[in-house]
Amino acid sequence: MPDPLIPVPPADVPPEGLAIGDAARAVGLSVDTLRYYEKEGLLLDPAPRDGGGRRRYGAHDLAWLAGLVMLRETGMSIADVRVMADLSRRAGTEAERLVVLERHRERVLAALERTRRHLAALDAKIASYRAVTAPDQEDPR
Amino acid sequence: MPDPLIPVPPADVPPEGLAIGDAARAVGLSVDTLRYYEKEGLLLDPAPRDGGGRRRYGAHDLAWLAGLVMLRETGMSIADVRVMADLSRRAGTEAERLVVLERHRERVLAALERTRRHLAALDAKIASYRAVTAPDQEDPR
DNA sequence: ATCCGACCTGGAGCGCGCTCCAGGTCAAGG
DNA sequence: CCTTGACCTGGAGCGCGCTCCAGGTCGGAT
Repeated sequence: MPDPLIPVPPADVPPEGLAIGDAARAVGLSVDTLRYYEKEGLLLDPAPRDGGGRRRYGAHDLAWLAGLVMLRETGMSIADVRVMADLSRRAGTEAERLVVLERHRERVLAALERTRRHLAALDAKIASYRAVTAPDQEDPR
Repeated sequence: MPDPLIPVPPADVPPEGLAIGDAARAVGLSVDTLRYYEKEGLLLDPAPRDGGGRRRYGAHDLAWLAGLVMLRETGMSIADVRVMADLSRRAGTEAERLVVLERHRERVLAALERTRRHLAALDAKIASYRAVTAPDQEDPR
């Protein structure tokens, strides 16, 4: 049983699992995106189906999805997420997963740093525009 | 004379300006991207040409480009950069530019915050994998 | 019984932001 | 003079990550 990327499920899940619409809302993705991710092999397993062939997302699936969203939101590509999923399906690959995650972490930190620097430049520009457009509140006397 | 988005030119520029290749290197874009940005109207003016019809980027142009890169790297869309460029071409639009920049700043801050939160989750996961794959260095006795 | 909305599949389409290509011009160095 | 390499244009192509569509099934409320 490969462990989820994130420890805690995002919501309390009924035993029969959530329908795709509810699951999508729970993790902040669209229904189409959920199906797309499944097609692309980003899930640990295709979501289990109920009697009528409809997907049912259990706590396990939702936890993985939450981790997936975390990776995507920090800018990991679909291809790299697939690598993580593939690794996570096989036992004994923990060290490799760690390597992937740590490399990703480095990239995230670098991106954060760049963004922070550019944000400072943005703030400077905003300040200069404020000075131009509102030369009133400046050093009131 | 619309002021540049960023006060300081990224390098010392000869009076005749830089050729597109050097300009690209200076601001960290590709030659194709520079031409693409010009086609898309993201520059204040099309880059001035020398006798042979080749582009020459002066300090002014490079300063604008540096600001453009700042906006792009903080995630502003091409369309919104174009809005900034259009505004910056017309005098008296300082307040509007400020609005655009401030809205953008809000989005950047929100993105930074989300990334920070997801980074924390990533760190937690990495820590848990470290515990699994290297249960040695833990509390050595 | 029937209606409605949520779900299903396979596959096409799309918006973004470049990136590359063909075919040509030009200028400087050997 | 000739070659080389950087530059030019217009336009096609592409990788990514969805998003949408047609045409159909299913289950619960009325």
